[in-house]
Amino acid sequence: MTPHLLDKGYEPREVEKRWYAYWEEEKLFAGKEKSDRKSFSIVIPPPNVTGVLHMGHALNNVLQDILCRYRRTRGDNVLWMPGTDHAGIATQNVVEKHLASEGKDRHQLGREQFIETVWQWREKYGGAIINQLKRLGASCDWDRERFTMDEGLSRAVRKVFVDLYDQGLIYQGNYIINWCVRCHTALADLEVEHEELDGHLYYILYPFPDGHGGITVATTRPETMLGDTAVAIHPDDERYGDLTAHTVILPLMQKEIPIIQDAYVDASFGTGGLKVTPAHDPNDFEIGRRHDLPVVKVIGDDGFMTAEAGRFTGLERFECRKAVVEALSASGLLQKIENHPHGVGHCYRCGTVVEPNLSKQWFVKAKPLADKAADAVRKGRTKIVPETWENTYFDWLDNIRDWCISRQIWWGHQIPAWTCGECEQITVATATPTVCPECGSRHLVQETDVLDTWFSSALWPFSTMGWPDDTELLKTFYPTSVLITAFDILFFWVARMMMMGIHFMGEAPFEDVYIHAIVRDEEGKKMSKSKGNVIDPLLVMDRYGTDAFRFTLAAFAAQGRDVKMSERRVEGYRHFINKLWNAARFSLMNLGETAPAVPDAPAEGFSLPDRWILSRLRRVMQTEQEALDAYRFNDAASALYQFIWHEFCDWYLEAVKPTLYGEKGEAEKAAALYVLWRTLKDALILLHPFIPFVTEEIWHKLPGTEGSIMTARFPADDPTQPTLRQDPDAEAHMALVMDVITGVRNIRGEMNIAPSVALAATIQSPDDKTRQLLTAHREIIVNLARLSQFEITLPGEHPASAAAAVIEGATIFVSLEGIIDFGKEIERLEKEIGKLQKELKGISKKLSNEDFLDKAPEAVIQKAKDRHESLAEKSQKLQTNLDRIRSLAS
RNA sequence: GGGCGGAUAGCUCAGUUGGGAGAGCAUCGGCCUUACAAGCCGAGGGUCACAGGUUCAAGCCCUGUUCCGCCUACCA
Repeated sequence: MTPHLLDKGYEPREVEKRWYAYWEEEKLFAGKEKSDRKSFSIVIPPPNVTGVLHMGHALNNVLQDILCRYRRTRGDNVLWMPGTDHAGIATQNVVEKHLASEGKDRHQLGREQFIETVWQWREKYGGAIINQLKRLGASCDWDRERFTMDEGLSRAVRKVFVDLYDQGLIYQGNYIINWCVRCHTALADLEVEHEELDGHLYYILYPFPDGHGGITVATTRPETMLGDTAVAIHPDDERYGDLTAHTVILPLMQKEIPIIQDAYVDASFGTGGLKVTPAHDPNDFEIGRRHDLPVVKVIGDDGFMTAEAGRFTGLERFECRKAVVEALSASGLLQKIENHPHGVGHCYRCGTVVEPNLSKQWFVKAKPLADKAADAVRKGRTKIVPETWENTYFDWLDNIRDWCISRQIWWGHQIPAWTCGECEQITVATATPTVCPECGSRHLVQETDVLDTWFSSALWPFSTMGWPDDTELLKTFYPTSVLITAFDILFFWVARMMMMGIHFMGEAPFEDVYIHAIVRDEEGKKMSKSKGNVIDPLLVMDRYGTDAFRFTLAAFAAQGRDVKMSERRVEGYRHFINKLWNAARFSLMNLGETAPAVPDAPAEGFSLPDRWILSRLRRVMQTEQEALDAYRFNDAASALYQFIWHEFCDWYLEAVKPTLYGEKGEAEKAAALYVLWRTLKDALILLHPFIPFVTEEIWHKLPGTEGSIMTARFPADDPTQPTLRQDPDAEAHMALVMDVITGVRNIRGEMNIAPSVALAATIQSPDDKTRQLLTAHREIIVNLARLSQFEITLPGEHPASAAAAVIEGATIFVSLEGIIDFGKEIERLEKEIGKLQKELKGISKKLSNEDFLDKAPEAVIQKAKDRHESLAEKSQKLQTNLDRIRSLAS
């Protein structure tokens, strides 16, 4: 083969496509239903079928993929369960918009046809996000892909609904719910996004019937007054102590309504008078119930005023607000308007201002389920990482309110409840009933509402595995090992899966829940235009390659902090990919086509750099293992980065080049080739979870590998390879050698001496061991420091015209005969001494503190003493040299 | 109203039981040293937001303050 086994630069695009197809073809993502191996399972947070991959998805799925791929190398039977979510409201909106562009609406189609249209739409466009996940490299078990609306999951939904209904945990009732007038459906409390807006507080006088005085109420939503059925005051409010009137006249409606007393009223707010609108405010609704008030619904489900709104009937709600204010103003009853910032609820799907509205809906009685869900975490059966999220989780569950699960849309799981046309009996059943069990009538009408999408998502960890059937898959993979998600769906999804999982499976669905950061700008919400940091992950992958993108995300994924994505950062990690590529290219040039044999007596036969890099390799393995086991993705990523670039490339490869070129003999070369091969091979396995494509590509070019890198064992677990161990001696010795080289390079750099100029250096050390070590490895030093001469001696006469550097136990002199710039060297030494002195001062102070000597642990004191001694020695030596240079200069 | 998080180098951020302030990028200087100029070698740069406290010792623990972000809440 030519030496150019790899091209000079890494071209990700073609490589990524090729290997992903290969992995799928070889079924390497498949989890085994039955296996002796340890199970590791993750269910994907199902993206919406309408979704397009954004940064949040990218981060979320890359982290999952890293864990899955890592666990495979550790030998686990891994199942990553993929799928999508039918996203009721969102999807219906998308399809309706599409229909609108053709001049149609869903009512023209009718329910059945509309649903058919949505399925067709999904068929056509719904796969987009799946392909985008594949683009990311996601190693999901695609053959098991599920959809919340598919047959099996629908069956699970029905069973859960029926069971909960039978257990009294689902009920139907008339309550104030959040109503989106645009989506024309009820929303759960969670689905309302509150936004602080600059509103107004309107003070309105409700006159007494006798025309003398009245009660002033304050409201932010004056249009609701049309539906007022009382005015409430606090029973102890002294201002109203001598009230004789029992009613007031509701302005604009000329209706007499009662004055009631209720402790709910906050006497300190406004005038202490509260208008009561039972049909349009949850608190007013409760007050209404207590006082048996009539309920008058003045705002219709379409957002227009109802027939109950008198002369305002037919006005759009905000138009009505204006009209009401004007009318009040004209009648002189509007006493004042104050600016009043307050939170206004918006529909999380379309952004429309939500209307609290009285409506008959289905609810889940959440408390009993929530208690168990909280308990599972309190008892440690499920661990939330980072732990700080546990409080948020508890807070929500402990104060949970019933969950409104019915939606007045068409796309979703239709509620399995039937009302008898004759006796009005409600039948809830998994199988569609044909006759009313009460009266035998065949006139049954199914509830038209569908269920909240999150109702079906809540079942995801077990419904995807075949529940309610007792499947092998469930036995093997439930509960799942970890759920990886962002905190924005902690309540929507995680808490509800916990509730349903415990209730129906008897066991919490996850061992761990890892909450990762959020890429906040991806929705453009908090983004400032000037920053312009909305980034399309697909574009990033196009531009820099998927591996670079993935590595960036992993490096960013520090616990407890938001991710700010920047293309420049991705660019930096593309350089890393390229670095790895080139290191592999270099290695392959030297390795040829066969895997090197393990040298006979490795411990003896290996050179210092060989022993050193193997020790470092063992260490990075350990670091990765610990980091990933604790979900510290960034720690793992940066350890690998550091290892590859700065240890393997910068030091190891440079140090062994002469050996590889045969300058040290065949035995040494053979040993080095083995170590080079082994290190690269193992490093690829370690890197693979993060950067699967480039590692697979190199793996296949590397001799002595078989099949996909996906089937390779984590090196520390691999019984077919000689065991690696840490080698502290090699690390210490190499550190000395590196110090010497860095010392010379420092002088070279500071003195602006070109690398092409070979230098003569002398190193003086009183320590036999040090001199011996340096002698043994002098060629590495000569080579990497670019020396023409290198003497190792006992301390003695300082060479003339030399710059000096001091390291632990030795002084390096670099001869600058003829090229020395005394001024520069004096400056350099002064600077260095200055730094040392500053640090010395701090330590001296500490050491002269009796309290410190008295109370600090012995080890800490000793460390300080050692450090002091070493710094003092260093400083003193440099000072000697400085004095000498000064005398030479003058 | 309640709660959480953040403030560390020019930028983006690490810093896990309190004991010598780190990385990447950017900047500056020197290099085409035959894997990589998407590179190599070297350098500069920080009162760890502010004020107190605990401690022999604080980026880290405690109290308060100021900014920023988020979550949550039925005060009209």
